This record gives sequence, structure tokens and C-alpha cells, in this order.
Amino acid sequence: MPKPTFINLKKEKREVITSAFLREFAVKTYDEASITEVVKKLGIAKGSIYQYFADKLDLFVFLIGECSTVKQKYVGSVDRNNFKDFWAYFRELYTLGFQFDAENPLKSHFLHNLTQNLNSPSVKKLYDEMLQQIVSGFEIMVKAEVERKLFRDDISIKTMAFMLYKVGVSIQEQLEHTEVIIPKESIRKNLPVYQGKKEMLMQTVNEYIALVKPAFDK
Amino acid sequence: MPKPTFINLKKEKREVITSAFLREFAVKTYDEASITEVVKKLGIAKGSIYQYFADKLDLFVFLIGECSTVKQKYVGSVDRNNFKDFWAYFRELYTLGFQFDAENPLKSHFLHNLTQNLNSPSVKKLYDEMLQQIVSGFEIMVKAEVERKLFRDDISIKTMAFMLYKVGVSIQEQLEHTEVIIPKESIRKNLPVYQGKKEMLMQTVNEYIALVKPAFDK
DNA sequence: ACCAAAAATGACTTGCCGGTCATAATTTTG
DNA sequence: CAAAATTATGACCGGCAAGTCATTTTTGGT
Repeated sequence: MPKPTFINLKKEKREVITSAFLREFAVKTYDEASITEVVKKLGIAKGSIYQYFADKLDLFVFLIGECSTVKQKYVGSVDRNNFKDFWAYFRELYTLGFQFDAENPLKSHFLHNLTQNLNSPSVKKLYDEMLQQIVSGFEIMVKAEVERKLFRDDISIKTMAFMLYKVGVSIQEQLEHTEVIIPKESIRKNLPVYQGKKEMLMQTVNEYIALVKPAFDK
Repeated sequence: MPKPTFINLKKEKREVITSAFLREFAVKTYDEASITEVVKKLGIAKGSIYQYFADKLDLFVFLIGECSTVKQKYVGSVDRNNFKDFWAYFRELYTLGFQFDAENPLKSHFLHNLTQNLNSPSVKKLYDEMLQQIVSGFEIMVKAEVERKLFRDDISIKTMAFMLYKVGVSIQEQLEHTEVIIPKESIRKNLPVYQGKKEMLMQTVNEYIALVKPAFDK
């Protein structure tokens, strides 16, 4: 948690600082990200940061929270019950994700880089915790589908959940691997991750759905 | 490439040094791995390492080569044509991988940690190259299956190859996530990664095959 | 205008690492 | 056995980062 000093800051200053760090962590690994450099760019003293946050990790966790909250406002609203099957729901999550990206480029970039970020040894614990949570989330979804008799029941829920999680990761990674998206460049130009790539994104999502649907459906 | 000085070393010394570094890189990230620490444990001067290798990366690449060569002796012998379908072949690769692990614990641990290792910013280039190569390898395999009319032809080969690669990664990651294997512990005890876990490994492999088979098969 | 509380500062500490190189020890050779 | 070639050494350099804290500056209430 940020210290009171940070909370008391004027909204504008708080946002300038937050943005600067979002940008840094969006481009670098946790361990690579340098507070020293960011404060230089901001033109404030390094000591100030330590009046705002207990340490680097505290700052990082704060940033995760900020971005997750906002993204949740987008994807959190969608209800599985309004879709004919899981895949329509899954697709909708990406549509909303795209919207989030367009309207919150910096936060989107930060979240995009989070996977990379969490590979830093110093945040291994945090990574494990989050992975645990995410997989649990997928387990709940998978379980629900199995109960609806829409997903297979001959594969353990753990495995299906893990695989589904990996599908999500793979979509993003393949888009990067094939250079459909080039986050490092787009962030430099202050553009969203998927700027003008909605077609390609949804096409890839659809192809992945087409591919893995037979693996999950009963 | 190692310098001649290293090549000229007595086999035994060379192996002691190699092992020590395999162990270090098997447990840590590339950036975390400390030459300073390893030489301390080895009781040799740090300067010596730089008589053997150009730099840290040179050493690391050498280790990758050593391990890949040996593993290749196992999995390289298996021929797809001797199996009724891709999945029997895929399964056999894991059986041989298990054998490699049992007979070369340290090298196996090193290769297991390679994915983690390659996440280090300093070796991003190497990572991208290797990923490119690996995915290409999978593309060739997938293409062959499509030509045999055994795999679907309505999904791009790139996507299928990427997904297949991810399946392999996922198997390993899930085994770690569910603590079926605990590399950090087993290496400390000088045990192979899959010591006494062949059943669990093959069971997971089989479950993953059962899961994704319908996604790939025509 | 004054003063106490809050905020900002930046020089400094500690820590670690990769890599260098002149020198010393050892081995090979003839 | 002596000279030449090879190998080993470790103090030292440059770099950079997180985090600290005594001190100064700013703010806001009276």
C-alpha cells in the first residue's frame, strides 16, 4: 500500500508519477525497471518515492492494483449467462479487452508486460500467488461448463483450466512472436497495444477458438 | 565457443567446471547466475573462467550446446514413421526424455530451467532465436501431419505449431505448478527431475494428449 | 506574518556483478 | 635442467541499483 503521503498528493501529481512508473514497468522487467531513472525523468528526488511507497515491490503491487481495477470495469461486467456457449463469452472478453486497451493504452501496456515482469526472480512469490489465483479462476469457469455438460468430463478440471489459461497466454505471445503487435514500439508512440489491429486480434482469437474448441467441448 | 585453453584442459577438470556451472544455471536465471559464486565454490580464480570463455554468454551457450547434444542422442533416434500417429510419437519423445533425465540429471535440470533462464533481459536475442527455431521445428512436424491428412487443414500451420509447442511447455509447467516435480529440491539432492515420477509424468502427458488430440486431428 | 506539520531533497551507504590484466605458477619441450 | 609456452591468479575497475536520512523547503492554518 502507498503511504499516506502519496494518497495526500494532488491528483495530478499522483497521476504523473503513476504514469511514469507504468511506462517503465511496461517496457522493462521488474528487476530491470529502475526507480533511479524514472525519478530522473520526472525531475523529482529519489527520496520522495520512498516517502510514497515502502519499497519497489510496494510500488509495483500498487500499479498492478490500479490497472486491474480499471480492466475489471470492462471485463467484469460481462456475464457468461448471456452467451450461448463458453466460446462466445471468451470472445467477448477479448472484445472488451480491446476496448480497455484503446481507452487505457498505458495501463494496457503495463498489463501486457506483466507476464514478462513477473518472471523476475525478485517477484517469484508474487508470481506464484497470482498464477494460483488465475488458474483457480479458470477452474471455476471450467467446472461450471462441465456441470452444464458443455465441456468434457473425462479430463481433470485442473488440466483443462491450466490449458485454457495457456491458450490465453499463447494468443498474446503468438501475436507478439509474429509481430502483429509490437508493444515496445507502440508504447513509444503512445499508442495502444492493438491500435488498428482489432481485425487481426479477433481473427487470431477466432482461430484459437476454432482450434481448441474440439479439445474442450463435450 | 570456449577458448582453446578450456578445450586443452584435462577432461576431469573440464567436467568439474562444466558441472558447477550447469548447477548454477539450473537453479538461477541467467542474470542471477553468478560466476563469482561458482568460482568460489570451485576454488579457482575468476580470471580463469575468462581464459576459458569469452564472456558469460559464451559460457552459457556452451552449456546449452553440451546438454542439447546429449539429449539429442536420446530423442533424435526416434523416427515418426515407426508410429501409427503423431501422438504415439509425441508420447515416445517423453519416454526418451524421461530416460535422458534419469541418466543425465544435471543436464536435464539445466534444460528444464532453460525457459526460466532465457527470460533474462540480457539473453532476449538468444531467446528469440531459439524460439524461432523451435517453432519452425514444430511447423515442419505439423505440416507433415497435415500432408498425411492426419491433422486439420482449416487452421494455419503457424497457429497449430505454436499451440503444440505451448502444450509441451504446459506439461512441464503444470507438473511444477502442482508440485509433482520440485526441481529446486531434487537438484539439491542430486536427483533427476522426474525421479520416481514416471507414472505421473506419463499420466499427465497422456491426459494432455487426450485433451488436445481432438483439436489437431482431422 | 508566523510557525508547526507535511513534503521534498540528494548525497551517501551498501551491495553485487562482469570483466581485465600484469604477474606468478606450472607444464611442456628440446 | 633451462627456456619457452601455457595456464592460473586475484586485486582492481567501472557500473548501477535500492534504499536511507539529516536537512531544507513548502504548505496551510491562525
